[in-house]
Amino acid sequence: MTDVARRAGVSAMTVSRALKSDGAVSPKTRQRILKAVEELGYVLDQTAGTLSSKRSSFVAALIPSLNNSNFSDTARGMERALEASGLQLLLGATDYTLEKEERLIEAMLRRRPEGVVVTGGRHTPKARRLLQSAGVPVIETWDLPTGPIEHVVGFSNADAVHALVVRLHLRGYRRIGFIGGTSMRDTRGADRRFGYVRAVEALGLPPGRIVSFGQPPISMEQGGEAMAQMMAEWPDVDAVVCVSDLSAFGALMECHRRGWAVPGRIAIAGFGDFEVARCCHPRITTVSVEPVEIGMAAGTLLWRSIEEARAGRRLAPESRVVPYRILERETT
Amino acid sequence: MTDVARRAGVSAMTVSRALKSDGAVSPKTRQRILKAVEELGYVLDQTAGTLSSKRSSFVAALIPSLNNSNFSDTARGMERALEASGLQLLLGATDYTLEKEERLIEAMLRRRPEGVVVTGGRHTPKARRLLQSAGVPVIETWDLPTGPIEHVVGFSNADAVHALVVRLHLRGYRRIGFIGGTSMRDTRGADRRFGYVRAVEALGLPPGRIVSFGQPPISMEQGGEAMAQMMAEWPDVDAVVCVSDLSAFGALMECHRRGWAVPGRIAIAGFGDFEVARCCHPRITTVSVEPVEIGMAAGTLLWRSIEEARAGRRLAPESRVVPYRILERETT
DNA sequence: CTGTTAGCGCCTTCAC
DNA sequence: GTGAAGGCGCTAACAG
Repeated sequence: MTDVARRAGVSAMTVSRALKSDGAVSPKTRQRILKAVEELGYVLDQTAGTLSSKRSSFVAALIPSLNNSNFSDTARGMERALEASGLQLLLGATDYTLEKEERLIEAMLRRRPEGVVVTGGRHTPKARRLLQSAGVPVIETWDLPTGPIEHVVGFSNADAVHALVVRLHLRGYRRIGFIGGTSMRDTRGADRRFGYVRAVEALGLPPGRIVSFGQPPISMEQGGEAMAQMMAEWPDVDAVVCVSDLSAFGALMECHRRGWAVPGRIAIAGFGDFEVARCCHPRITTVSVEPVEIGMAAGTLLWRSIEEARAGRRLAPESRVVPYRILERETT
Repeated sequence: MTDVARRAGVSAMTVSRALKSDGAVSPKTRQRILKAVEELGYVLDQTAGTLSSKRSSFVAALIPSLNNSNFSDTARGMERALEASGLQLLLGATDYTLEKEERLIEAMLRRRPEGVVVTGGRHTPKARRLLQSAGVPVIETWDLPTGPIEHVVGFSNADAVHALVVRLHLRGYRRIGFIGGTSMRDTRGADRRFGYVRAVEALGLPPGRIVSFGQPPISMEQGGEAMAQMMAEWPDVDAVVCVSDLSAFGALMECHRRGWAVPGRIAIAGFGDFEVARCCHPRITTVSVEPVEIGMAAGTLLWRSIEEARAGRRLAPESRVVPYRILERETT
């Protein structure tokens, strides 16, 4: 920066001002400075700027998986909401484990983000502590935790699946099964299963028709294998709710292969309104949760919180419930 | 850090050493320091560390889209290769545009990454200049650029599709079409189309059966619409090559809906070996390119380069060609 | 509108 | 194995 300043015949401070959009520098001086920047191929060192100004101008967002359109859409929504703020979004993928989430939270906090967005309302004790004492706004998404850390943008996965099962019941299905992942590490998956169990109980339907298959995220292939297992164990099942559209699609394809008519012989429903469920044949009944909206709401809320924090104030914790919708399509 | 030092009865410098795994500190002292860190909830400020040590311990990776298993697998491969190095991977999504890539490159460089991985071999002039003068190792992936910036890990998209068309020709197909995106912004898509055009010419097949549909990345739905258009314009087409498995899947589903037998009436091939192509019915013929391998190779190469750079040396530019494989399945 | 001064929090370097 | 001094490159705060 000193080199640029010398070349432009000003002080380093003026260069610094010229490089911020809001810096009060005369147009002529700025012109000269930008020319010098160009000629020298100078790139501002934001590390030093962060240290000096105590503004890192980035926020951290942790999602379970990059390659899941639900979560990558949420990331895109956040990015869109933060576009005008000058805040860069740094993404991390937790691979659906709380341990990796904890490690990522600590790694992110070492870089002093101005805000953090996490997926889900369950965290390791240490992760919770880190987030609470980080001194920056925190948003939990894709869930409605009973004891939130601070802000929340989400919905109840259990309620959503409950509503789906009730709808299937309304359509005449009586022996409804559930296909999900093995472990409880995927807390959203666990909540969805819980919603299924609760609904089956409430409706007085035969319980226990649950196939757990593989570590989350359960793949298309695993959905297919789980479907085969479901039919082998409970041949009377007339509808299956899958933990996500991906496993639902796998289940549907397995039915095609085995000649089980869908929805004639068995109905299938998924979760998440993934493109594959909208595009396949027959189209899969699912629960739509508007991931981009979740991201935009989270991004907007975070930006407001950060502005308050920069002004030395603190935004009161907010909880924003986003709607889900049941999309009945051709598989039920 | 001073607070921690005071509490542990040592100097800040000793705390700094205790917090690096390789720091030469007596076990007892380290114990005391870690205890103080725990009690105070102290989190190291890596920003200051970066400024002081001139090591940011992160690398930037730019991929066209998060929600594309090819690229997110590459990111996972890089992450795996970098795991032991202590380098954090910061991801950015370019949305398949060179303009956003340029902006992201500059934003990343302001944070002083120790290395950069980009997708593809085409960049804006400014992006090229920035990368060349950044003074850190650069790797281009998923392509074999004729004038690489430095290192390369990739394959020729044109050659791969060429080989696919030749294989279809070998199987007896003679009126082969191509479905891809509209613009030339997706350079890998453009290369694939070029490979198709070259192959059709070389084999003396009827040319011009190309449907361009939508901005890249072309979706499943768009693949379906493109297929309908293809059949309307060239009803004699006996095989279609799609720019990716996603559009191929959409095309396949459209055929199901319209009652066109696959592969009886028309054969379909995709690109990328996505899960949906492996799992659907019938399974889609495709080109497999091992995205995780690309990522691991890029990560390993980057790590080696960074070690050299840290030692004040420079690794000679390397080009690593990764193989592709044609997987013939049920749609051809 | 521009310049000067004094750090930001850590790590390098050197001394003991 | 531990400590003291100094500086990384920038920006806040104040002065003019």
